[in-house]
Amino acid sequence: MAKADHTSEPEGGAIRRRNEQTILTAAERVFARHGYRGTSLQEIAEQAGLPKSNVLYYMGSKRKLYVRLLERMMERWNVMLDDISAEDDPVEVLSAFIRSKMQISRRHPEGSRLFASEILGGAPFLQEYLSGELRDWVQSRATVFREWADRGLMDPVDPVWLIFLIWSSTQHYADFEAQVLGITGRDSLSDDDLEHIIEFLTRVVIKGCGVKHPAPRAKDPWTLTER
Amino acid sequence: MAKADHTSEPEGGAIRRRNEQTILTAAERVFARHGYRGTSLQEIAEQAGLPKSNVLYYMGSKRKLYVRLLERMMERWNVMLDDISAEDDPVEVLSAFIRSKMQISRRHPEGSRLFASEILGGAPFLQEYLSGELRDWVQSRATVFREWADRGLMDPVDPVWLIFLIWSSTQHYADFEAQVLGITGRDSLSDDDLEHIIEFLTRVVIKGCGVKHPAPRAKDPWTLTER
DNA sequence: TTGATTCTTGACCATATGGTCAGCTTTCGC
DNA sequence: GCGAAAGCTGACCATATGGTCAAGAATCAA
Repeated sequence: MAKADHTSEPEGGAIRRRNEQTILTAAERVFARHGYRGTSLQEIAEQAGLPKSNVLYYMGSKRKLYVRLLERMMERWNVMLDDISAEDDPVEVLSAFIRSKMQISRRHPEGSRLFASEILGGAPFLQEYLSGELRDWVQSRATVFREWADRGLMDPVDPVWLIFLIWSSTQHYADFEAQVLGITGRDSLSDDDLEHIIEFLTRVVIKGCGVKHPAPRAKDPWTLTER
Repeated sequence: MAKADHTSEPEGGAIRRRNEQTILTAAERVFARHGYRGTSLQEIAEQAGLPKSNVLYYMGSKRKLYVRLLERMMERWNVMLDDISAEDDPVEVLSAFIRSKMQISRRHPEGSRLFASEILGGAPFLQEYLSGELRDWVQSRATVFREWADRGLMDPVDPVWLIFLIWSSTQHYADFEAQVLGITGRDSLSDDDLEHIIEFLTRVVIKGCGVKHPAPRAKDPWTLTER
C-alpha cells in the first residue's frame, strides 16, 4: 500500500500505462459495438493484440474493465459540464452546450455508444450516477433556464425536456452513425457536415424556444451604454 | 408445400400462432436489453416459459428469430410512413409525424430499443434497409420539405437534418428511458407527460424552422373561400 | 378410429465463455 | 550485477453457448 489510492491518479509504471491504454481503447470499441454481455474478453484481447490472460492481468475482470470505461466517459462529460449562472447570456450558453456536446460525441463516438448501450440495457451499472450526480446537474441547469424564462429571455418551456432534446439530437450522430451514413449515402461525416448540423440544431433550439440576448445590464438609461 | 409461401401471411395453426407470439414477445424484451450477441436462447426460453428446444423448433435459429423481430418493427413504422405531398399543410404534417413517431415509441419501447441496439452495433442486419427503403423514404420527404421552403412555408433548413432531429428526439424517450426516469425521478412517464413532451417538441420544431400554414389555396380572390 | 402431421422435449455435441494459476521472463532500483 | 517487483502467458476449469436429433405425445382430417 504505497501512496493514497486516489482514483484517477496516473499510478503505475510506463509499461502498465501503455498497455492499459491499448486495452481500454480496444475494449471501448468492442463494448460499444456488442454491449456488455455480447462482448468477450477474447475479442478485446484480439483487438488489443494481446493474450487474454494479459487483459485480465491488467484489468482484473470484465466487469471492472467495463466500469472503468464508463467512468472514463463520465469524466469526459464532466469536463464540459462547467457551471453556468443565470447572469450568463442564454444564447451563448445554449450554443456552447450544443457545440461541445456535439464535439465530444464526435471525438469519442465509441464512448458515446458504450454509454448508450448501457442505458439501453437499463443502466445496470449507472443507475446511481443517473439519479444522483447527473440528476443534480440537470436540476441545477433547469433552475437557471427557469430564471431566464421568468426574465423573459426565453419561452417558458420545461427545461428538462429541453435538455433531453439537446442531449438526444447531438448524441444521435454518434450513436446512430450507421443509420445517418446509410441514409445520407456518405461514408463518413465531414467537419463541414458537423458544422452545418451544429448550426442547424442551434438555430432550431434558439429560435424554437424564443431565446434572446439579455438587455445590456441596467434599468436606467444612464448606464445603458456601459458596454 | 401447401399454398404459396408469401411472407407475412398468418400461416400456421392456432397452436403455432400462439406459441410464436409468446416467443416473439419474450425475445423482443431480451434482445432489446442485451443486444443480439448478449442474448441467449436459454434466457428467451425462460422468459417465454418454454424449453429452449421449443424455441428453436418454432424459430429455426437465433438469427432468424432476431431478423423476424427487426422486420416486425420495420413493419410497424411502415404503417406510419404514409405518403405526404407538397400540397399538404406543413404544420399539420410535421405535428402528425412527431406525434405518431412518439406514440409508436411508447407502444413498442422494446422494439424501439431492439432497433437502436442493432444500429449501435453497426446495423449488420439492416444496412440494406437503411441505404435502400429507408433512404428513399427520407429523400422523398426531403423533396417535399424543400418545396415547402421554396414556397416560403418554412425556413430553408436541410430536410435531412430536420428528419434526424425529429427521429432522435422522439426515439430518445423509449431508448433512453432508464436515463429519463433516473433524472426526472419518476418511475414511469404518464400519458400527461407524453402529451407535454409532444407539445414541446412540436412547438420547438414548428417555431424553430419557421413553419407556417399555407395561404388558403388560390391566387385569385374568387376561389378564396373554397374551403 | 386411424394415419399423418404437428408439437414437445431431454439428451447430447462441439465450441466458447470468464476466470485462475503456476512458472516463466523482463524491468528496475540500488 | 543482484534481488525483488512487475510483467507475461499457456494450460486448465466449470459453466454456458447455439444447435441437432430421435423418440414420444397431442392434434387433426378422413
